[in-house]
Amino acid sequence: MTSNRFRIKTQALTQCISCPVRKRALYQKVPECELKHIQSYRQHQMSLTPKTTLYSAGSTPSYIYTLYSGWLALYQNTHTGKRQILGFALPGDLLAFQANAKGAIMHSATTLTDATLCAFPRSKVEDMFNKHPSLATQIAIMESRELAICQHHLMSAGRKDAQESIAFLLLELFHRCRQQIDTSFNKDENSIYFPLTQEDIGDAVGLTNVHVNRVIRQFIHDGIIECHHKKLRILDEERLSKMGEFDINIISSNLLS
Amino acid sequence: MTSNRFRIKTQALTQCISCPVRKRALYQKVPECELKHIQSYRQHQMSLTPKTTLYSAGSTPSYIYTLYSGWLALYQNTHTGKRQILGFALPGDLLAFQANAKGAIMHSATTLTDATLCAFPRSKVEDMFNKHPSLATQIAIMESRELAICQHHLMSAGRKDAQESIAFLLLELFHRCRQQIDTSFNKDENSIYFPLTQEDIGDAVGLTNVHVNRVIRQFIHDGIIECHHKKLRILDEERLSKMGEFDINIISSNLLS
DNA sequence: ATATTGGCTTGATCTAGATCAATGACTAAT
DNA sequence: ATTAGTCATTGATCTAGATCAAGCCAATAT
Repeated sequence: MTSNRFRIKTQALTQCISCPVRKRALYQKVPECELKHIQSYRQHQMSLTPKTTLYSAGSTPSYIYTLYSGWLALYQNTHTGKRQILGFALPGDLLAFQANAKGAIMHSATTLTDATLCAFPRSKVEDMFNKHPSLATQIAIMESRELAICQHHLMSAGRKDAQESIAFLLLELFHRCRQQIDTSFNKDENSIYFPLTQEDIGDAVGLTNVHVNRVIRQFIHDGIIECHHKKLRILDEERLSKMGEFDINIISSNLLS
Repeated sequence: MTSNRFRIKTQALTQCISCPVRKRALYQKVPECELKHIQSYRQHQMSLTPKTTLYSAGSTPSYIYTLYSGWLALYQNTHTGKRQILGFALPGDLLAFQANAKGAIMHSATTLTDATLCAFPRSKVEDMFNKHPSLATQIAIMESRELAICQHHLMSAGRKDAQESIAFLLLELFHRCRQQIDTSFNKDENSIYFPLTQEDIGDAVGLTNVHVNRVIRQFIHDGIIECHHKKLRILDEERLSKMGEFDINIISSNLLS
């Protein structure tokens, strides 16, 4: 088991006010004048290398995290050792909020790339909510978006065939990257940086790496996508969307009004 | 398509203060002295008969609902007409909160039994949150519990076999009923009122009614459960829990502290 | 430059669960 | 009581995707 150690940066902390992912994150509704206060809750930032476990199922994490850069996979294992990926975290996403009545988290999180995160002590979350009420609303909205995406994956795993499930997943990730501000999205060639292995894809949609390969090969052969060296390029989005029954509105957060 | 009409009660509204499901619902943290105010937001209560559609995927519902009594199924259909049940709503649960950026809801909700609900106008939700900040936090917690359950179903559909998936679902519903206050749970015989058809079970875990039947038959033959006339009785919870890898903590809400 | 490793690719075979087809059992309506 | 509709049950057959097995390719380590 490759379990790398974290590196915790104690210096050169980024400033929330100039944070590029802020507008996609929990703090998006917090007025700029209050950001310094939010920032005071932040305990540290950390840098992780690929294949590092941020937290494990069953643990009671002491922090919640905002992902600043990189990709993580959230997953669970069966007792028989099979892995189900429950979702992917991209910059701006919140990690380790969900916990059960005992404070334990039910899934594990591991990095797929280099990643940096901001950590906030769980013990102060309630206080943060009280001082900045918009945070609670924002978490409700973010969790509800997560839920919608998870429901679509459930749909995939339960009732769609391999082609449909994979098409949906590729489009979900493609469009979530496209929404990023930084960005690894290349508009000219309609491509994104795409660090998943075919096994990761299989674990996300409930297939084997072997079968994922056959489907991807077919997509490439049919001129729907290109896929080399951690780059995914969508050539025929029309066809892929139809196949995956993908609706771009799934990706965007809900509104209350 | 059996699409019954709602009946909207205009009289004999129940009082929040004496509501039996309040302690499981959104309002659980609202101080009793503020309940009258919450109640003033409630637009009406409604009674539905079985197989009534409360709202459909793609619609933009004008209300959020708290379920007062009965069961609903939340589901989505593929373009090929297959149905995936995304979850079940039991008394105290919140309905129709989730919506995408366009205000549209991505799933449908239908009653499995007679049901009564309280309706709150969506347009006033933001105002409610501002006046009663604990509501936002509570929604975040409730959505995050929903998410955890959905993730377990994803696990079932993606990586578990038929026995394991069905075992998990039966235990989830059994224990959620057990938590109810009213209750349809019968402690003496370890049984609950269970209105699902075998087809519903299949649509929830991603199997056909035929295969669900074979598994259930086997469970009964092995003395693990009994199942007649909308009553489910758990005879060997030990074995069922092990088979479904069921952890009771999944069912209970998270805590912040 | 060579060896090792992790991921990709492809073929051959197997199987859990789907599909198809009937028959039974219970419930509600006439 | 009779009919019609919904749901449960069981057998026979089929298939999407799993499993098993090998070879390939590119990137890193020696």
